[in-house]
Amino acid sequence: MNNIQRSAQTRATILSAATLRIATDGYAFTGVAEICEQAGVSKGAFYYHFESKESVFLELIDTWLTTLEENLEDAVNRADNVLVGMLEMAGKMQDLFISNQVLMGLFLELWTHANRNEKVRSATLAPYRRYQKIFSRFVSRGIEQKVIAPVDPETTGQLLLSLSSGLFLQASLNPEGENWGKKLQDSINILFEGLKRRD
Amino acid sequence: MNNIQRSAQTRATILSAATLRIATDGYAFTGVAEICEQAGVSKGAFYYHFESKESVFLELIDTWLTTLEENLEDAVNRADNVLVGMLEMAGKMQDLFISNQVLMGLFLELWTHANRNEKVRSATLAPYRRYQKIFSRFVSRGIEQKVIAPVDPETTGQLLLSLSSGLFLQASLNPEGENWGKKLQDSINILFEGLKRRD
Amino acid sequence: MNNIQRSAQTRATILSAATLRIATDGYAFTGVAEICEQAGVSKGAFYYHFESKESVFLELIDTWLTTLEENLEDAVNRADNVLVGMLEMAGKMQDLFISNQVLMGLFLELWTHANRNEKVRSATLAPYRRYQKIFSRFVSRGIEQKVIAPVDPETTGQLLLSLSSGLFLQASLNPEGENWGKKLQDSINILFEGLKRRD
Amino acid sequence: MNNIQRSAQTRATILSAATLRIATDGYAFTGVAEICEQAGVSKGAFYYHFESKESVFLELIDTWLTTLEENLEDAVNRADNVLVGMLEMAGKMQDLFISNQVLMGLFLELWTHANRNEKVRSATLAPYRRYQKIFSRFVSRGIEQKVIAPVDPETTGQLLLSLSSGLFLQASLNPEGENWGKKLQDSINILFEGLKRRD
DNA sequence: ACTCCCGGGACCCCCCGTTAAT
DNA sequence: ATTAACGGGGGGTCCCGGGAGT
Repeated sequence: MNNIQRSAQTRATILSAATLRIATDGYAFTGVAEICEQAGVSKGAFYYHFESKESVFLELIDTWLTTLEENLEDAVNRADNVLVGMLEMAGKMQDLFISNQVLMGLFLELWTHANRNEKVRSATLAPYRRYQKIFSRFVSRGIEQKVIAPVDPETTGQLLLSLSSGLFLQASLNPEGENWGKKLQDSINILFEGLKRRD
Repeated sequence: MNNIQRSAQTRATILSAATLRIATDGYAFTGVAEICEQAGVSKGAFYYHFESKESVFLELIDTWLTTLEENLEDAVNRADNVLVGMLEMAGKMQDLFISNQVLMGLFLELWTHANRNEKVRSATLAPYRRYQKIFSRFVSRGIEQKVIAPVDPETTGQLLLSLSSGLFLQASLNPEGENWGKKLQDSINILFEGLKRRD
Repeated sequence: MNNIQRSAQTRATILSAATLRIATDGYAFTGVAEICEQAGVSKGAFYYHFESKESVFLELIDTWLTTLEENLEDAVNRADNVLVGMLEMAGKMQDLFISNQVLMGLFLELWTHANRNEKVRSATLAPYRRYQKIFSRFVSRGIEQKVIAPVDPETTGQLLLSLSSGLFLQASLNPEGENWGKKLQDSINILFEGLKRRD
Repeated sequence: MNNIQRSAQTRATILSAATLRIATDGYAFTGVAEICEQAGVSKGAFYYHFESKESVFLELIDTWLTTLEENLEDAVNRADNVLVGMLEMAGKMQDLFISNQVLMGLFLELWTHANRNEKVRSATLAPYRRYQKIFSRFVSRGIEQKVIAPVDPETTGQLLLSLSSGLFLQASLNPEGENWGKKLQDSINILFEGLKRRD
């Protein structure tokens, strides 16, 4: 019993150490030895709990992708007003990512490897589609409530997802240079109002 | 063939082989030997023309970032109407990236390493700021011509850049699944009209 | 076998293999792979036990320099008569080196690298000074016992050390050509004739 | 004609550059490229004048061994008094080596490789035997002139050669620490006290 | 459940020597 | 006689993973 707890503890330690190291140095430049050192365990322990470095990465992906999904769902469900809801989601993301340089690095790594590794790609694509669905449903709700113009919810959901991803990308390039949370909210406001001049 | 021509030819061959291999497999998983094999030259030739694997990557970054900038500038300069110009830029990007899986991979790699390597970061940040400036100037022009509402050009430029980057990111995840060029244009249209309902 | 014993065994095997290979082929021409092959272990084992090829060399130096020192001390301490003691020391050296072509090669390597590598130099200089002190103390004792003329012990100690080193050098050039042990003793006899006190 | 001179000039430049680099960094750690850089010529020129790195080394050995021999012969021939002659030879050596750190390094390299490379060994052994002969003849002359006790000239010649070599070895270990020229002369004086005939 | 040792296989970089072109 | 460009082959180091021993 005690043993079981200890085991779970070790597993969790390795996982969180891997998150930190991979996010910081990248999957390829992170050695198993470094993860172990960070976790304070031996390589034997690592390979007792996990099959390979890749399997740890896959599990990391799964965990964080799910976490993100839960956060998004939560923000959507709690929002009455659509615009306010969007801004709230922006805040959530800001909390999750931009203020957390580590997660940022992890998602960068994720994107990169999704482009090359079939396993990573499929583990990433599905959640991404769900994210888009969340956004899309949110947009649909806005249309029903006559707050949002009758745009295509699918496309608009994608637009929102892309906008978020893109801002994160730039935030990761220049993490301390600017207030990215505010930028995201400003962008949403502009998007909501539209660019076209109406006098 | 002249010696100097031959040299330039070899150099270019290596560079383009490196683009392909690094974009396909990633910087870390691409060996110098593979680049050489792809280029059909020996390691001796490689290290005669370049200092290290990293220096090749850095040069690749520089080259492609500049190419992108030229394309953007070109599209902006040729456009009379702002909306049409935007859609044209979207088309340019579509041509450059989405139809070219290789460049996509290279930029992914670029973003990933910019987050960790100071040299890559600084080589990336400067062009990125210039891209934003291009977008911003374009928006300003639209405002002057009374086509675009009086939004903040800076923020809007960033919005456009982020939107583009984000769409590319998703396109890279699912390259063949959907028509990303059209998605980008649809997004721009939505952005232009705004989400707010106006009856 | 116990794990800890096995480890020590492997370490010692590598060390002795390195002694043989480096002494035979020289530090620079000895590959880690060759040392490993000689030792019958893998490179993984090598780099588990040692930091680098250099660190092995440094440890070798330390070991053998200490061994030599112990032999010299021993010979000095056991000698009553000074001349006999000297001849005995010569015998010790003969046993250690001249009959052992391997050690000879190692010391050659040592001298060569001491001249270029600061770490090797400092690891070599200190023991050498101690060797000289051993000789000097021995000479002093001879002077006290009125067996040796009142020469400067320091200089004479150095003379003895140089003479030994020089003979080894020549012995290494022509290892089988001549009886170098006898040559050393003859030299000491000649030298001693001048040191002997005559009233 | 002019061309011939130019060729000889280049050859000499390479040779002297090789002396410097090999003496400084060691044969194995000196690349052909470095020699060429030091000489200010291209690798093509190097391989036009020499067959290989080894052949340059061999030629270097020959040159310097001969130079040393000439110096020794000269000192011996010019000396009337044996003790004075010895001290003069010591001075010559001091001039040649100890004050010239570069040559020192070259001879160290020579000794090391003579122990492993048959070609180097044979190129070294012959001159060495001649050095010993020079010393021996000098001793014989001293015995004839009744200045030196009737020792065995051969052994004594060797003793002198060894003593010199050994002192050089130590001088190379600690080049600036002490006045090695004086040490050599002191040593000879001590040694001589024993050789001097006393009636 | 976890540690210590170790096997084997790249990977980046360097380096000697050659060849095509003056 | 001299150079620039290149071929080909290791060399030291690291790293993933496995297996013997608690």
